[in-house]
Amino acid sequence: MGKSRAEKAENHERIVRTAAARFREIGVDGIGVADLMKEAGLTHGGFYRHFASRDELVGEAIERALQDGGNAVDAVLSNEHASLGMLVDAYLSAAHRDGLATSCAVTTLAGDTSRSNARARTAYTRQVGKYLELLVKLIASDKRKSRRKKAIAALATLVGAVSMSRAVNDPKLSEEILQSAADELKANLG
Amino acid sequence: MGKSRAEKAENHERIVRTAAARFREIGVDGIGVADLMKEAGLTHGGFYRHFASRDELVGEAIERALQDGGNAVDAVLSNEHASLGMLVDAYLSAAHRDGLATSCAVTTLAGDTSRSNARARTAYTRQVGKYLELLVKLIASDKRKSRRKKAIAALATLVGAVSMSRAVNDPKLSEEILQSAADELKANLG
DNA sequence: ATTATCTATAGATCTATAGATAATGC
DNA sequence: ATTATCTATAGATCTATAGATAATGC
Repeated sequence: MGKSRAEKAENHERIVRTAAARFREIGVDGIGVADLMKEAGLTHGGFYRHFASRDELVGEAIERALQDGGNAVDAVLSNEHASLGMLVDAYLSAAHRDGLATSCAVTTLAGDTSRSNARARTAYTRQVGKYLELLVKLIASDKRKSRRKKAIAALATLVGAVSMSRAVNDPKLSEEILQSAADELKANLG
Repeated sequence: MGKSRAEKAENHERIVRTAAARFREIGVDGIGVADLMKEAGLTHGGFYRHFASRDELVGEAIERALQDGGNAVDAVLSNEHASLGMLVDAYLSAAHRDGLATSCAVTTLAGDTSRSNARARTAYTRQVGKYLELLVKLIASDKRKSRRKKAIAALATLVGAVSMSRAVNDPKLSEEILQSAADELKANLG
């Protein structure tokens, strides 16, 4: 069943996309090569013509997951009416908390990335930089150095609030975490 | 090799302690039953006289890891001179970032807990409550409702900053994240 | 008699490879 | 001729269990 190079590229892309989604949903260790290939519509034997090892896929998939966030940042940047409030409300929404497969990997894959390879960690570092750039632009403040500090603290608040809102099993507390973090960020930086 | 009930309790405790440390270091999926038992000085066959399943250990170990944080909170509460600044500096220190085995599980095990069982998630919820109680006491502000919101945002900032500082592979950025988050928290809530 | 632990192993699953097959691309 | 994928499997590892052993505790 030989396939063209274009098809190989499509298959490679589909494997990476599948992994980027599933790793965010169930963790990097939550699914094996065979099941990932099955979900991508392939058999697991073909995997090693695409990747030298499972770890190589992990690096590519984490990079891809982080790129989703990068695209979201670019979308905000190209939006004339973009505001900090909009960003904060979207990030701290129940939809983002619950939509793991497409969620921001800076939050969702923080732990897995810490234990992962250089490619994953470099992509993570770059994405944090992108978020900080965006926040510096959206934050209303006097000095640029001050805006950078505020941007870092704001990003940390976003990441921490979503992390905790997912781990607690009290729905009211989960909502309160998202809501309170959003209110504070908007009050302090609006 | 029969052992007394006291010894069994000690062994049980040692297994849970080992798991609570290793799970924080390398993730809940990072080590198997056999290696955990070996680290605890036992053979893996004995495991199932202590736990009905691996998942049961996961619940107990996450609970124990979170208790370490609870003890830290109690220590701060019983300290006359305790201040928000001390707490913030300790949480956002390089020592805490790098000391995974004994680190705060609200940050370190957030992702694993989200995907874990009810016991783990309930313990997580309780520990978040403990932190919020402590922060409400330490935060200088007028209204109590306002303090609760600020406490939630502050805890989110602590958790998010440590998460990101561990995942990035740029040491300067890692330091900057911890330092900026600490500065902002102390400036806004001191 | 009960039980805590040990040795040994069953059965499932996981990463990775070997060899066959069928299409692409020179 | 090259190569993308498939079937099949090797070898390692993981959870869980069975049965033996040796001490505790009634």
